[in-house]
Amino acid sequence: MKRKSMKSAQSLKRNVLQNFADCCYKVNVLQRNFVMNKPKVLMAMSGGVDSTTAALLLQEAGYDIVGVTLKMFDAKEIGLAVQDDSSFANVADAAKAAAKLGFPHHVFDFCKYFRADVIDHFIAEYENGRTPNPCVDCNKHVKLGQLFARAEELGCDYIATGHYANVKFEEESGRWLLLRGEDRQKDQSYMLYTLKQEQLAHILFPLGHLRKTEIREKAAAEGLQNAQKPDSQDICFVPDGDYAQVIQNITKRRPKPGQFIHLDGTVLGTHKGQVHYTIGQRKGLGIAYRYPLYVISKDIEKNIVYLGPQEALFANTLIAENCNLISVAELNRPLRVTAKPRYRAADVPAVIEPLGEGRIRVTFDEPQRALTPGQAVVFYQDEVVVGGGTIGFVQKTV
RNA sequence: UGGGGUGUAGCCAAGUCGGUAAGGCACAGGACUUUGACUCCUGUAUGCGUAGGUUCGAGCCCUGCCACCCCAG
Repeated sequence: MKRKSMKSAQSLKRNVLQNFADCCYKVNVLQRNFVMNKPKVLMAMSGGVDSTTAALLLQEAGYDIVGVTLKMFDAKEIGLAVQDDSSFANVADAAKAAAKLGFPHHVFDFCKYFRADVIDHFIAEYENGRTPNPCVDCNKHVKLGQLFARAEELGCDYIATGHYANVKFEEESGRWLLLRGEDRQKDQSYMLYTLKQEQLAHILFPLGHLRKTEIREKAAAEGLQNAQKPDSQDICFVPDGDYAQVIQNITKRRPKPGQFIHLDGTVLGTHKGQVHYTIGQRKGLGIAYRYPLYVISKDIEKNIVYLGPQEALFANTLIAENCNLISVAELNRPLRVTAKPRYRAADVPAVIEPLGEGRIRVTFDEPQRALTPGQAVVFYQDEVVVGGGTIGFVQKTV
């Protein structure tokens, strides 16, 4: 966007010189956008501390800001108990902050996209026995994907979000890099591995170099009302954590009970429907045994959930699908990286090798616990995100 | 109705020479957390099948009864 608009801006400038009268209006636009050198940013604002402070920081840095809050879903449509006041409150918070800081604020209705690319996919994955990460999908398709489209329409040079991550252009490779946020505790680069080069060139993460505590202090110092709002958590469209219920509300299908079977073949009991369980899960099985039981695997055809001891959860190889590479244009040979097989897990040493068609084999040095199809696996080299993909298959070669 | 065994929280289970009820699982609550999980912390038997007895004191000793299991019939 930036490059494109720069180019068009320059040609416009030439036109202006050649035919001043015809282009009078455009000159004004150009002056506002470029001559005065005040880049325009579309700032995604959830109403929380992070994005509000991010907006503040951008403003201080001299950007021309347009704030936007995204409406992702209608609580009623997806059958949530009507406690949906929070989303209105969030919009109000964001609008209030924008007013206080003195820039325009809009609300974009992205429900349509969110439903198709996040919720429906979420349901389909669970019904296939996999465990999706809706936040990754949301970032890819909606929060960033659709936002980029709108930014272009609004003539914005950049979009910005409150993610804890950093972007940097690397001269040698000529590539835009995605880096971890400096606050390792809050780092969200994992959620952003789907970003493309042209997107990275036009996205700003004002919080990438800050720590959470600094952000709260900054917000408090500026008198922002949401300085103390708690961090968000849970799936946004499943506020009470009962995702299985939400799936049922939307599909109108009741989960089918089936058998819990121990790896040794013993039938242990009846499960509530396989969508209730994910690999590595311990809680909620309701089976008293000599030792803790975990979900080891699921057989969707037979509707069986296999249980066993913790040790049975370890595996060292997986196949990632729909991979996106960031720091390298392509993968031609095995590459040593650290790989993060789930959000909030430490990245651990592994080797990745190309399998073609967007697939990558990941072999961990040490067996990993509960690698789960549907989850994202992201590759790093120190602070740099190499790329990532969705876990498709897990091979237990331990 | 001959012999043997067992009966401790929802489940499994420790409990030594009688001294004032381990632990695990499950469950609940909390912490952590822009996914699902994992993990961590806290909590849960005035009571040990039941009725008596012996003891300063009994889950542990004695007696009766009840229930279940096994072997003989």
